[in-house]
Amino acid sequence: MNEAKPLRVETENMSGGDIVLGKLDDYIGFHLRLAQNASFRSFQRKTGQTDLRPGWFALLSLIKDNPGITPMTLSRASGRDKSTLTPLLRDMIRDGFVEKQPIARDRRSYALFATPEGSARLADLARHAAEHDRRLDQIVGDQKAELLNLLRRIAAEID
Amino acid sequence: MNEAKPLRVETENMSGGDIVLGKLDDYIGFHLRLAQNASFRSFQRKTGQTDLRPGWFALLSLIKDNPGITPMTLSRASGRDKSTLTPLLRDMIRDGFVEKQPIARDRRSYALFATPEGSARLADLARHAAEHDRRLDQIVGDQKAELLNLLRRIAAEID
DNA sequence: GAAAGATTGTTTGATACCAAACTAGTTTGA
DNA sequence: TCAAACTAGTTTGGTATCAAACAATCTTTC
Repeated sequence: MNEAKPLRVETENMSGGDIVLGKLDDYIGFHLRLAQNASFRSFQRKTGQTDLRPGWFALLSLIKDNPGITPMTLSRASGRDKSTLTPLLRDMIRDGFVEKQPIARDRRSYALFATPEGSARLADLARHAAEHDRRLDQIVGDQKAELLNLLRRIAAEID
Repeated sequence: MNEAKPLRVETENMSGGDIVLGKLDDYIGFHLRLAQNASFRSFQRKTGQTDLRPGWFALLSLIKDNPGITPMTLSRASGRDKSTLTPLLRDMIRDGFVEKQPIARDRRSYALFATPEGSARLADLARHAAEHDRRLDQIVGDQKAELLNLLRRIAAEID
């Protein structure tokens, strides 16, 4: 147990002492959230200038690399629920970054393609994304492979 | 570059082939999001039964371990923006899990305490949280220390 | 001791996300 | 062949999160 050496951060509370993180400090889930949040916020700030929303990056990138992909497949590839994609795709189509085409053999679905405009903006955003991830690479140093492996395993195996 | 061996997942797109993740697959940020999302969803499902919302766990835990903590300090300790806390604390107080007391020397702020009720529910939720994190521990195995270290560094150093 | 600046908490307006229920098509199996 | 089961996408309702702008209150500085 960690009762012997209570873990603290440097912020202070009103009783004058430091903050006790307690059990929380041993929780992978807690630190996963902190890291992801910090990383996402940073990414958002870095890409705030462009007219492509940060949330669009992964989607547009996947559409570009997989022309004709359907929303359902995109949902699985991007790890987001299909219902999350609906409004995002609507806006990306409205703004002319993505086009949809009907699929003959399945009239429920449709195929997605990046427009030239979309590809251009993606390149823009990709520069910022690469910069951001380079920063992450610096932080993790030579442990990147292990980290990616662990993150992939968590995403795949947690239920 | 990863052009030599395009990385794929087992889902299929309409053109018949597998999904190409492309550059995305090398991005720490992307996998961080996937892992965090999967983990959070799982935690949410596991704690869905209790009448304490999953988002309350870290906060209540911190309040319990740091009696008299203020919202601002709580914000820093939990890694959430102060404006995120406002409605959460309001609800936790309304539901009787947390109490607030005025602070004499600073009338802008207030001190937070877990009620006995709150402590009891926290114990409940902590059981589920521990179970969930045990699952994460299993997945990462003996690399837990490195993982926590990397996540802490990311949270601390990214800007 | 008062004006200027900093900090605390709240409000408001966005984005991101999920899950359940629904609609409209497609597939299966008796 | 056609009803039942399944699947794709949308809608609706809920949580979580930030950032900017604001009011109230402290703190600093001259």
